[in-house]
Amino acid sequence: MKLDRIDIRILYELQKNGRITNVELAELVHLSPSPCLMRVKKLQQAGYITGYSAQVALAKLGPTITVFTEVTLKNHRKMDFDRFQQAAEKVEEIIECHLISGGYDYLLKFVTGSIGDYQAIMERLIDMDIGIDKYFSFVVMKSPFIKPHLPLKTMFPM
Amino acid sequence: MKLDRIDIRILYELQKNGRITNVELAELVHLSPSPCLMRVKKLQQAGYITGYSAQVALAKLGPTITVFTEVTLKNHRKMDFDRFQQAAEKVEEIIECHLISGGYDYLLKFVTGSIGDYQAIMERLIDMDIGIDKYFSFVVMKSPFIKPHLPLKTMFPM
DNA sequence: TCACTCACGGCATTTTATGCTGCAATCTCG
DNA sequence: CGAGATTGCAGCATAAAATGCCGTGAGTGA
Repeated sequence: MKLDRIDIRILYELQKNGRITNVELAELVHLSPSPCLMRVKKLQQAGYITGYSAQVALAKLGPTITVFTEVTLKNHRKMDFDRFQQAAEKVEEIIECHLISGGYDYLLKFVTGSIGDYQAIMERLIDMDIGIDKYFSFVVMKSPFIKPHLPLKTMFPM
Repeated sequence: MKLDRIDIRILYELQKNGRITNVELAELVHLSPSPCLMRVKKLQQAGYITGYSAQVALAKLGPTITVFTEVTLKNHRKMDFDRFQQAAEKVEEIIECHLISGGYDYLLKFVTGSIGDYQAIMERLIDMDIGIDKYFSFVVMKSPFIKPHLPLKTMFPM
């Protein structure tokens, strides 16, 4: 499946507003509702759209802390990576897991209720003996901005 | 405005599926459609829900690189932070900006088409003279998982 | 030029959203 | 304790949207 400009525009608009009605979306991309809906369905089926989600202002619900953690593993066999990833994925508070640089380190993104919660989770991970050698924490004081959308506009022709 | 368990459940479900129909959502939270819709509207109006977006599999559209960059500023007056943030926000490829640790450093998240694009953007930022002292790049080789939802489940009673 | 394919627009039907009305539970203040 | 007020609910009716079907026109290759 190959995407044309209209598909890219659809992706762009759906990133900005995932709950736009098909009728409105069709107007924005200059199509009538039917073919527009057909394209959206195809984009979903082909995996270009993996889901939709509401952006929740977590901070309004109560105190929250975001922490980025750089983790180094003791060993670097495939088994070691797999074990660590599986353990990390099960932790609800770890919302992102990235393998960085030369492939020996992970960068994790945590969201927890407090620094105490974060420490408790990290201690639990250490005790679980999933191959963590050492880690370094970047505690987020403030997030001036977090854009909910990816730079489709600059990366692809529209 | 105070939220009860049902509101939290609504937020949770809308995070998992932002395009769920009101009828289905109502069933999941054990309400009839009317009061359910009323609550969603209130959550939006009160700012607990800041928007909806489609998750786009950017990697399927073409090659992409994600980079986390730690940036240190030369000076640390309010003016210096403001200038940097305003410049960073205008760069489409910078999708997150976090102020970390003691308040002197930023952690940025970039998404670009290639390492070359990333370098070009960084060089442009340096040349713009917005107070960047030095920076360190964490290039993402692979992202084992990125969860689209926040840990509402563990942080709040449901 | 003609047959074929593909994508579109328009229309009809089904599904969903949305506003209204009345009822039940809870709260409050005598 | 008890009566009125408040809050939040379900059910219903109407408006809006999604969805499937069909005919049409542009582009392609023989």
